Amino acid sequence: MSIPTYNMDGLRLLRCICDEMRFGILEQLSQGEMTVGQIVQKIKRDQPLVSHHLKTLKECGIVSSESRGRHVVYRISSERLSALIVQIQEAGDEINDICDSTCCAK
Amino acid sequence: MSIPTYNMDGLRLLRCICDEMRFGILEQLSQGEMTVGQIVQKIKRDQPLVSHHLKTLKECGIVSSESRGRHVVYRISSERLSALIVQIQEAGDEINDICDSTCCAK
DNA sequence: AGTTTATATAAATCATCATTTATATGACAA
DNA sequence: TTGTCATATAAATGATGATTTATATAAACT
Repeated sequence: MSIPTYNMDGLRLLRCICDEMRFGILEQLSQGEMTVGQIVQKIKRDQPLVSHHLKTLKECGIVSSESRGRHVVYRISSERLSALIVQIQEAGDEINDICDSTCCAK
Repeated sequence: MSIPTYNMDGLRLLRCICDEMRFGILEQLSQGEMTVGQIVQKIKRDQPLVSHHLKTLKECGIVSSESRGRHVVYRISSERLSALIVQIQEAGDEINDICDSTCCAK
């Protein structure tokens, strides 16, 4: 495996957020901080799995957390990242429009 | 290929670009259109593999292509997408800074 | 037509990583 | 201190998807 010639940071960020659950979690958190329990309720997945993905997001520096009693509150660690989630959603929508009208109709 | 080609949303866009080669290709293309051969030279990977990933990007509507003689030129299909690649890089850099100083030192 | 160049495709293998299941930790309250 | 609630971790399984290898097409020459 050779040393890549492109920006490794962008790719690392992508790898971390390009998962269904993690992106779903970030969509929730882009609207404000939440406890683990609230996230579990909202996205209706098993708690251990949610915690597992939160750990991954945290290790990547994408979210940060804070203990409040027995609860743990998670939030996206910067405004830029929060905005990026929305920008990705918007870009997805735009592709949808492009594809409806022209190129990539199956 | 199991990356969906229709009903695009943020997650599907991510799935398509969160690959080392595909993100590398997009970084190249964010600076202007290129032929397959030029991309192969630049990123130093096998041609069939590059073509394979270009096909995936095209099916997702992220790039478009045009034949010119025996060459095929690829480009990113919208300004917004091109900008998004850069925004992802920048967000990655920012995380790097955050992590250097605080949380996620490995 | 046959040859070279540029690109695409397909099948098989291999690697990665999400999920499940089970259990552990840590905080608060009775 | 014991019980319960909230969250975390770890091992095993399973699914997905990237890469390799080999071959196919298509265009522009001779």
